[in-house]
Amino acid sequence: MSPRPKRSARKRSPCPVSCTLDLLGDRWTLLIVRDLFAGKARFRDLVASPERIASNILAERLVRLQAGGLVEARASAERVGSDEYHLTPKGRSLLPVLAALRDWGMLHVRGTQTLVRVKP
Amino acid sequence: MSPRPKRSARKRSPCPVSCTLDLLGDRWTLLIVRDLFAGKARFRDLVASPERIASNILAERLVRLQAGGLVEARASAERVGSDEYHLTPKGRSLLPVLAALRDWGMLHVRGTQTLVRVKP
DNA sequence: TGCTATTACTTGCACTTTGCAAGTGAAACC
DNA sequence: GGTTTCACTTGCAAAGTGCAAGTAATAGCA
Repeated sequence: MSPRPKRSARKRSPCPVSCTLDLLGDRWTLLIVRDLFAGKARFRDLVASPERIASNILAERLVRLQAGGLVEARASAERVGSDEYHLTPKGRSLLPVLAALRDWGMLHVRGTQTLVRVKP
Repeated sequence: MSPRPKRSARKRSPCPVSCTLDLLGDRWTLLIVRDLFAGKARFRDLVASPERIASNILAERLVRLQAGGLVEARASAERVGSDEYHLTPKGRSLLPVLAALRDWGMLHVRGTQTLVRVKP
């Protein structure tokens, strides 16, 4: 008997805004994407971001992002058993979303400053 | 003894993306903003959206959006004791964010379709 | 005037997600 | 051989969410 899917995995409506929010609408996912854009690739670098994401949440979000095809994990060349995370083209196509959020924040929230820069 | 502020009210870092997500990074707030862009103004219209927001969550988010200066409530002309909610200029400046989310969803999520249109 | 309907919320409670601290197991360094 | 680093996992309390039901204030009608 197939269990009813978790709320967080349910599609609430066919609206594209709503669907995108189903995937990215939380306080952490887009920050991880931001860091991947900035060139971070290893778990420890992502954990070290100034927002102090908890390691369990980071691990869970990386799984979700991989399941959604936004991120892929490659075995690290430096270290056995360790992965490197990279954005897929689908993940990189989130750049306009991130840019819009950044621009709005710079205009409307006092005391913000852009510290990271997108790596090509 | 000032109590430590709630997690949701804490600023996690000076990053503009992070700050914007502190305000809008949940599964409902931007859907409400979307509906206000579409011209909905009354509580009952907002509750009636296809994503089926619970009335307690809608009420709480409207308070938050007003506190953040994104939305203002005006007494309804039609009905005493009833407010109409409208985006402020600051709220309307979220249009690029919403557009970016919509565009991403239309490109990358199957079965989405734009049902609402922004009212001038 | 009394009765019912609608609207805009609020309340209560179960359930889910999040945040923090601590723990674990495997490699790497010394 | 022992310590460190790394990448997670586990346990638990706190916060957030979803649903149903309740309430107070009009509004419409007889």
